[in-house]
Amino acid sequence: MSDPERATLASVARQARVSRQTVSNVLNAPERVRPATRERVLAVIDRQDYRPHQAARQLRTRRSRVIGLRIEPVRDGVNGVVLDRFLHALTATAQDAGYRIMLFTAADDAAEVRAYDELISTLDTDAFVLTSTHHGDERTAWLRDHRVPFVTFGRPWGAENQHSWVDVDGAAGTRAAVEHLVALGHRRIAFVGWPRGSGVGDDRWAGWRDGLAAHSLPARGLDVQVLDGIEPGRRAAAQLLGGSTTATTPGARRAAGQPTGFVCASDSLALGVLAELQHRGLRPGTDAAVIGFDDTPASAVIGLSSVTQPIAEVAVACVLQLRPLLDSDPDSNPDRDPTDRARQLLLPPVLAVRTSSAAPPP
Amino acid sequence: MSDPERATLASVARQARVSRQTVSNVLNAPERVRPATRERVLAVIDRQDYRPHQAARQLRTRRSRVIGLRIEPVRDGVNGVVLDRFLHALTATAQDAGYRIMLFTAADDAAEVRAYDELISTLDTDAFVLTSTHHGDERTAWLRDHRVPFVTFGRPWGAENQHSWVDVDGAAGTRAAVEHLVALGHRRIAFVGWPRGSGVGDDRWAGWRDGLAAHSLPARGLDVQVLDGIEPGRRAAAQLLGGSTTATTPGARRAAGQPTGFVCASDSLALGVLAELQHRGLRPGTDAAVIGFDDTPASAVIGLSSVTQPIAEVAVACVLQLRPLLDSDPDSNPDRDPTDRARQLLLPPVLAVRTSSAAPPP
DNA sequence: GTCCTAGATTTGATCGATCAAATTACATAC
DNA sequence: GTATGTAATTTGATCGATCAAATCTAGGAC
Repeated sequence: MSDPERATLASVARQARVSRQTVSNVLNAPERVRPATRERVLAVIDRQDYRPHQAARQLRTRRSRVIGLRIEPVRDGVNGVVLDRFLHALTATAQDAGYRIMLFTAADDAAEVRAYDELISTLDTDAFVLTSTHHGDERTAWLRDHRVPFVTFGRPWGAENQHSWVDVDGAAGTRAAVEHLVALGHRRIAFVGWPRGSGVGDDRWAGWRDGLAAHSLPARGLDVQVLDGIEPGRRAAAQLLGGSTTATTPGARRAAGQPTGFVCASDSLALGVLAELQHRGLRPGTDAAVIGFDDTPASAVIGLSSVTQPIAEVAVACVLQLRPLLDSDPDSNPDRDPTDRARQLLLPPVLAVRTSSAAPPP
Repeated sequence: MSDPERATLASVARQARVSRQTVSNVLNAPERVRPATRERVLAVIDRQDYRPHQAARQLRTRRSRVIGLRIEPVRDGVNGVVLDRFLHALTATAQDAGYRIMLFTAADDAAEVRAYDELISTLDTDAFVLTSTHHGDERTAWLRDHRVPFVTFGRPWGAENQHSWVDVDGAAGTRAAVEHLVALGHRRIAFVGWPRGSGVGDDRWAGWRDGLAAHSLPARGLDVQVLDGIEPGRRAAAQLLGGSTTATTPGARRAAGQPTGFVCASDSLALGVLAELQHRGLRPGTDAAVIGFDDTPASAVIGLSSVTQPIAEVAVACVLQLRPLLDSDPDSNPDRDPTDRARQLLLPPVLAVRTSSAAPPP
């Protein structure tokens, strides 16, 4: 790490027989420099292996080329990997665009806002990517008020075009799941979801409802609301399948109005449903079809069909959405309404069909 | 983001009627400042909500208080979550120590070394955390040669005390697994592992071997080597259980010398073993016990016992190991042999017992 | 009262880039 | 040949901190 003599703008300028500013221009505004000079300077830059020092640049420009991202504790191990893949794709995309991802943690939203303030004033962090937005999010309000570029992975359920966001069309996902089951021959298709009120949950529920409606299939009594998790999913399945835990004939089950297909709001719930089926001696994929949501690794492992979020595409889109916000000079152009530059993008998920939804209903 | 007048050392100094340097000392070397002055300055700092500008500091000190971490693409979804938890713990610990985690990606080791060079010269990155080390790792050699502080999660299989590292004692984990099975009454305990040559794999294998030896149990013919993955694990189990795929009586299986316990080098392999058991009509946990390694979410989901790596502790230890390297001034103290400050730490894993290894052998 | 020393504080230079404004070079027009 | 305007390049100031050295203060020894 001991540099005998580190290459700087000045050292390059000296050897190339031009001024510092010209070297700077070669890198930041090449069109201003005559081609011949440019070549000469570039050659010296190469020879000296010169790399601009970010801190010096930042001191002047107040830009760090850093994007902040809060990493949350892994609550539910099952859903954790989505973040993992997202992080990698985001880092790669940002890197290609000349930005880096810096992580931070915060105990709650208020702490996160304090972290923004800190990161902006001490590190000149250029932008933020938020991952789990919710109703009346104080974070987005703060960022908007302070004119900080940001994009959210997830819609701001409510005020849709207040800021840039990227999201996955959950309704399209559950609807595709229904379509797939209908195509297989299923007629009684249940939905195991979360309590009303969460934007994400309601969205996925709506896709199921619309899917059934499109085929004039019944929805009544086929809709259970539970908290996320494997055990809740199991109880939901138990409720849908009725009291008797002993396996009966397909005919009897059909007569009792039991569902043959289960569309779930998460893989955790779907895993619970699978457990309950197994507990009753019903074979997933044969006696009943189950489809989860998020395509977590566990689902691939046990052959659970699942709605796959295009995580890498989301990450790419996030960086893309940030570009116009980052490029615009915040000072020279007052830009009264930051909403102007806000972009929204809704990506369709893809259904990964596995053994848990391979066969027609019994 | 438009600051009417941002607080700086100078603005604080002015209002506190002291010089810039004194304000700087209050923050960086409080003992040099008389208590009365210190109080006065701190009050002004508070009133102006002053926060030191990192870029300015960095320009002078050449220290960024940033730790770099390469994030690799998620190859195997099953093992991905370990990284996820590690990242969070690392970010939190580093943050408490006044450091931030910056992510980057690289296609291969050579590219990673190039990234180091870039990150050091442009961002003054203070240290790196490496996650998957291997035999003759060019990255650690480069970092050592360039006197860059770093710590690895994983032993440098071979030259053990060349640099700081933190690792989990895999042998202790598989040994604990064996002990657990022996305590349940198992006598024929197989090991499903990877081909010889990988440090991690051999280590886990050794724990199994030693565990059996401690109880004078046979190991012969109970050791299969396959690549990682569910399907290879399944084939390994098939091999260990013999040709016949039809379920036989416990007595017949015992007579045939079939194992009743399976210790695996990864959860993926364990999942394969589970699949093969199920395929043969054998109930995991009842007809045979299975134990995986890494405690990925999938294992909790399906009740697979698994050796749990204390990821959060590893992260805390990584930051702890870096401290002495970071605190030492690289220039003033030539520190001929960086090995001096290297610390090693081997953490014991914990066995998470679940239904797949709950019962005594049939 | 003077001298000395350690402690407290200040001064001026510096890190390496960009900005804004000034200067020079060069082609075209008259 | 001079004027004129644009393109190319240079100059000096500046961002906000720390470093190294200088200066000031206060207390004790003699």
